[in-house]
Amino acid sequence: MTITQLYYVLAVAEHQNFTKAAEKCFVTQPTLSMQIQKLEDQLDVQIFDRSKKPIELTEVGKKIVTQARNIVNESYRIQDIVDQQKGFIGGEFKLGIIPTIMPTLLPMFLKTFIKRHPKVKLKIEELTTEEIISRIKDGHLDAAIAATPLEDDSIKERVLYFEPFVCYIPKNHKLYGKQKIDSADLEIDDMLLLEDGHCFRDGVINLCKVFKNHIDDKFQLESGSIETLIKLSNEGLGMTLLPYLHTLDIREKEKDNLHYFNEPPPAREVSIIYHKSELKMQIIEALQDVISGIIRGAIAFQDVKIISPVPKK
Amino acid sequence: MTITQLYYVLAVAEHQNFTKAAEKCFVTQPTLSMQIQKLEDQLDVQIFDRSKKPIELTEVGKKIVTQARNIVNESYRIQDIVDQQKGFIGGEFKLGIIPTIMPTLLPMFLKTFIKRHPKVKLKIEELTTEEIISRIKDGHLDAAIAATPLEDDSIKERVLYFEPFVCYIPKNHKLYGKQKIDSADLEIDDMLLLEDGHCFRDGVINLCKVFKNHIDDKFQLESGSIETLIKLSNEGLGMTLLPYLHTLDIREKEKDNLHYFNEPPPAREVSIIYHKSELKMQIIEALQDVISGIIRGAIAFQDVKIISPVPKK
DNA sequence: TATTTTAATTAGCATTTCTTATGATGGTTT
DNA sequence: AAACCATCATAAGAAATGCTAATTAAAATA
Repeated sequence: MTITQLYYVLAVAEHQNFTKAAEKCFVTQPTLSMQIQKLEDQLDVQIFDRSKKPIELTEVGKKIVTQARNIVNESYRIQDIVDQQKGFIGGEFKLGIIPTIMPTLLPMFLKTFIKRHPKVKLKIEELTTEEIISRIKDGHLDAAIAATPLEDDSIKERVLYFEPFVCYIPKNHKLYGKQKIDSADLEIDDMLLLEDGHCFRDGVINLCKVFKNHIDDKFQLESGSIETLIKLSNEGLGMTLLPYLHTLDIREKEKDNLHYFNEPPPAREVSIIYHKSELKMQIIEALQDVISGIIRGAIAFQDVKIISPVPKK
Repeated sequence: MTITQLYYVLAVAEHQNFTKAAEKCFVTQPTLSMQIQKLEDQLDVQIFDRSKKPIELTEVGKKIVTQARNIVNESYRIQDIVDQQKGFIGGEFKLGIIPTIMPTLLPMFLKTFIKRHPKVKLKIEELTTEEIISRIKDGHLDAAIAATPLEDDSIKERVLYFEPFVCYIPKNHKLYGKQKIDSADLEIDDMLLLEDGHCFRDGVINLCKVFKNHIDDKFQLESGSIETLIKLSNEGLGMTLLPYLHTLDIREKEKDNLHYFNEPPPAREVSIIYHKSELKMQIIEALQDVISGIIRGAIAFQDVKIISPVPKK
């Protein structure tokens, strides 16, 4: 049994197809066929059920794949140990970011980061929290930036900053006259929300829920981007909430529409999250350092009230 | 990087000698030299400091060895998964047993076990608890039978039975007249003890300690075997305590010297212990089944008072 | 039935791993 | 200090392993 064989098994299990898996492994299809057969012979057990189309894992196969993933990941850690020892920060690093953080945070830290750590090949992807969690677990992401806490046992979190919510209230809205908004003033029914799947949506719902026991699930207007929310709001379709960083690059004439909360403002906790196995921890720490450093200058709130980003049951 | 290379690194790290390690791996010494060099080249780091005699691990080397042990052990688990799936119970199994359990328990279950599981190649070794713990941790033992609880995070325990202590009191002893002994009657100073390193000794000391706050560390007579303890006691050198199973094959004329404790009698907890990684769990469970089944007929005590086998501080 | 998709097989080449033989180094003995 | 021993590295060839290209086989699709 070799690590390579286990790696091939993982590839076939993932793509359910020898040919595609072979491409991903940069070898030909017969190589995979032969190596996997060899492993199956050695263990004297079928890992794949080749009678099914597309190919399927057998029952033992599933267990073997889980263990193989373990072994392959642990083997990567040896290079990790060496890098750590040498203080080397480099290599490919796959980072996920949720949509409501991506456009504001990424431009703030990216330049600084690649300047400070030129050997790191960052591959950044915009993903929902749900996608992020599953990809961190299966090793397709090294880390991600998301709203926390997630309360997932296999994922660790390091808080980067707290980002307060800010009200965006159009002129015709009944709350427009109020200088400082209180959480109790919020009414979920005339709040513009992001579409389902965004954790910022869930955060806003949680914030309102605190003061209302039930909510009508009849939101008429939902959007995929915060930019659109602002425009819809300008059209007089309701108020909305914005993450603080989004308010920094808002147009001058719209700034009047920003209304801040009474202290302590509700806020989301933004963290860098990663698998509990702590692979590539040097790079994660490097990211944390850069982002925390940059944010210190941008957000200066003392006390906040953290709103959970996950739907309550 | 291959599992074989990691295995070679482990062998050299253990034996601190390429030649000896090569023998254990059933390859020649140049094979080890080359493969380990290759790995070192690939990682671009020295794992061994070859200038030292005997050879030593570098700082990174130590970390790599720890991780390599992980990976190699986890790779064994794949065969384990297959065996488990097939219900196959076989292969080499290294079992440690502490000296005060070995002579009485082993004859009781060995025949039954090898009859029921003929494909298991049992390798049994008599070892102290301390040796057992370190060998389970480094993978040289698959499991062991010892007195518990040990309170060691990386070792799991499954209780096999509780074995009461029985007093062995020679005719001239002041307690000889008493039919039922109470723990409070015991005096550490005229108790014959096993020599240092036996956990049964520590158990007896703990039992006495409960009723005396300090003990004089001036035991005159100490022996390496329970058989000898009995003989010394017969010579009038003091009383002693025996584990219950040892009293079953005592000579007829010496049976009068056995005095039982008031209920609940002090007892030691005997468990099968194994690494938390649960490798070869089928065989461990098979052992547990056989031993528990056999013991059910031999020990029938309701309530006991468990005495810790580890020295108190 | 013909076509397409996909995995297995075969044969040959390239690479890797291993062994035997030998060299180098450092410490120990006489 | 010379000879010796222990121990690891190196070199060269043999065995094995892993890979590719070309082909076959089998099943799904049209």
